[in-house]
Amino acid sequence: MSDKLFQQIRKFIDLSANDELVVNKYINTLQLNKKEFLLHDGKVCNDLYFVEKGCLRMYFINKKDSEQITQFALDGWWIADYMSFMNNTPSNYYIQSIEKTEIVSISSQKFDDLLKELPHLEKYFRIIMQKAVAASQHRAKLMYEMTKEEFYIHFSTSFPEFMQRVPQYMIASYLGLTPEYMSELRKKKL
Amino acid sequence: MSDKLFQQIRKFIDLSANDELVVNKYINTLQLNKKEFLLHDGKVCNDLYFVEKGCLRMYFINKKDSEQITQFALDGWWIADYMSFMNNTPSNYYIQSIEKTEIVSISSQKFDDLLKELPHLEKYFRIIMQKAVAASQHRAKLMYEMTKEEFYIHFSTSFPEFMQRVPQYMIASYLGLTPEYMSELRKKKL
DNA sequence: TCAATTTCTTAAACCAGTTTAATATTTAAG
DNA sequence: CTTAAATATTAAACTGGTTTAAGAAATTGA
Repeated sequence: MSDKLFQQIRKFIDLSANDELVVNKYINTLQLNKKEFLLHDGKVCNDLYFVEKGCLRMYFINKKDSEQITQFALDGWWIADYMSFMNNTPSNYYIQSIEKTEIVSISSQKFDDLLKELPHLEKYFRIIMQKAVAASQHRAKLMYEMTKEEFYIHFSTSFPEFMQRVPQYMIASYLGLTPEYMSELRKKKL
Repeated sequence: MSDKLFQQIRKFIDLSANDELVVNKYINTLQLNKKEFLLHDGKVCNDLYFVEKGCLRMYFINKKDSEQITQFALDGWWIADYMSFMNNTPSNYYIQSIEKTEIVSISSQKFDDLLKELPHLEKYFRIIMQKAVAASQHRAKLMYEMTKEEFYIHFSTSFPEFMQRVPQYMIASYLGLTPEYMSELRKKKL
């Protein structure tokens, strides 16, 4: 249920059995069917979400009325619209499950309360956020440096399983390609 | 000297006068002339940098042997190659001053020591990192959504002073434009 | 002050990737 | 099992932005 979360926390800080009980007071576990929404455009992103098992996507509706995916989240990953979460402002994003998914969520208020009750958890969240910044710096570098074809090749080489698991048009969206161009690149690659 | 840093910290947490003395034990203040380097490709990014006054840029050398800027840092901003900092691996980036700049730096080791001695500082750094993630999510959204022309207009409208302060070719680099195209857009805009 | 270097501008030829418009294949629902 | 809906493929016309190649203007250093 929240095994993966506690496992991950213990990679960075000590967490006693009693601490674990405290954390459980504040978090929520959820089972999602495919295509269930956690967040809608126009609503405040009031929770942080941790994926225990499954896959989420975060997307917005662009000017041409189509879905533009900016992020996926797999097992062990946190996901949220952090701007909305921190400023309590309406989000421009949707967060939706791509398949059956188990998550842990914690609301903004409970997050504050938890960190007051267990301040050493601040270190875990600081590290997680640092890793997220590192990952986004890395991704920005790739996007500046590579053509879209190169980025596709890099991505499909790095995450072959993911490529099978998620609809191709979603991967195209995430990579900033049209589905048509993606088909062309797939053909080329064989 | 580190006024801006302490000012910023106090926006998020309480920091006593004594705490401030402790922090001063761990940090380093530096004056940089224009074009001085803080980080070279191939070296480990062993410090976090905070800009008290001035402007830094972070860039890498791309496949065509030209400089690709991925980030600027102005007064009140932290900057580092976080992947290199956290993993103690050689960086692919340079960090350089664009003008005379005052910074505060803290090495990886001292960062750990400081947080052990003043654990409530973890909250400050967690918040700063969350804000950085929020900013990178926002920027990714803009880049997916806007043409380069639109992005240029958005940026020059949002940061008119910055546009005057920094060489145009650097802004072009950061926006992912060629200097030639940028000239064209500037002409169009008049 | 002058020469060297850097930065900015100009414009035509070029192209990575998109748009448009189907068609084919696969998946989901009843 | 059949139909509807969703996903993937195909290809030609199109375009936002780059490359190439100067020349002009501004800044820097001695």
